[in-house]
Amino acid sequence: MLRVSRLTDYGTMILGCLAQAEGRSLSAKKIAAATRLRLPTAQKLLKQLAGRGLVRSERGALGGYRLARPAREINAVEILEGLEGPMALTECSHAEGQCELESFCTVGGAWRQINRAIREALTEVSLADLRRSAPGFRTRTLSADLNARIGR
Amino acid sequence: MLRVSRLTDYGTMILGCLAQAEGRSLSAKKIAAATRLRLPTAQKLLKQLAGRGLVRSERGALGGYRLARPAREINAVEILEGLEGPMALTECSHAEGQCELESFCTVGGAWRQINRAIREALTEVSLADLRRSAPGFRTRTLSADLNARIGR
DNA sequence: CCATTTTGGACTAAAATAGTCCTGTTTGAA
DNA sequence: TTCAAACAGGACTATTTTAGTCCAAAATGG
Repeated sequence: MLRVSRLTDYGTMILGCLAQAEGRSLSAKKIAAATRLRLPTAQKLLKQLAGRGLVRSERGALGGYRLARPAREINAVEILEGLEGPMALTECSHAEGQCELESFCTVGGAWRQINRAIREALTEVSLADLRRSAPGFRTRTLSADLNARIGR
Repeated sequence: MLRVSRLTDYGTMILGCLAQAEGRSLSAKKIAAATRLRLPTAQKLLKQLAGRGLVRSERGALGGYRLARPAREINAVEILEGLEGPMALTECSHAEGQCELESFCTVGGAWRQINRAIREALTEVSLADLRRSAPGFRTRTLSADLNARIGR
């Protein structure tokens, strides 16, 4: 349903938590407590985020995690892709030539373009924005721009 | 990964096929042949699309399916939701008050807003657009608008 | 009456997701 | 030196979702 997995949602909560710490290091335990996630889950996600370079880890007794970069410099696409791999609306929307139905598929290109449009839009949303924007957003539309994109 | 299920992709192919038929009725068999989908799969999807009111069915020997409305009047959100239910980026992005983590979740609202933005953009894309736009799209960005939305 | 077609549902198989746990390594401090 | 806290890496299981198939029943035109 055009959705993000639960773990990705959790991962974003963790990043939000680290953003709030503003550069200070937090242990997995503290992060789990702050986000109300269970420890093993938080650990798993933190390892993954560290592997993708979104957070930096320090080992040892006083170890922990902190954001690799300021929250303003981490965008939603990095988060999504860091947590769930390459972003693609459909299986064949990221590359050509693999889908056996491709030559009969009259809509593949459109998914690909919609995917790119969403991706570009999300690139502009930073972790800092994600945290700030919880309460009140303005309600305008992306639609004018998507129309332009779609050639109308 | 912010993706649409394979069946939804197939369903869109089917709708594209019916759009091409321009109001003429096609049997599930013919649709399966035209799209290269296997018959049971096409049947299942057609039933679902009929149930959601996106296509109209006629039973009996000369029965078949046709679009319930012109391709221009069917939009991408209807298609997505018709095939996979309510569109929600995260489990709690469509409604408040169900997620036990909600009160600790500092990013939920943002997902909700991003979801709404994408949804509104997709509302403006019709089935006709989806079919036309396969080859060449223009490359501009949705980002200015998303920025506005996010309060920047 | 018969062939064709949709309807509605059940059912199975396969894949993705979520969640847990274990063993090893690093590091600061007693 | 030893110990406890903490990360690293991976294996593993359970659950849920998705995909795919099939069947019996009800229409309908010829």
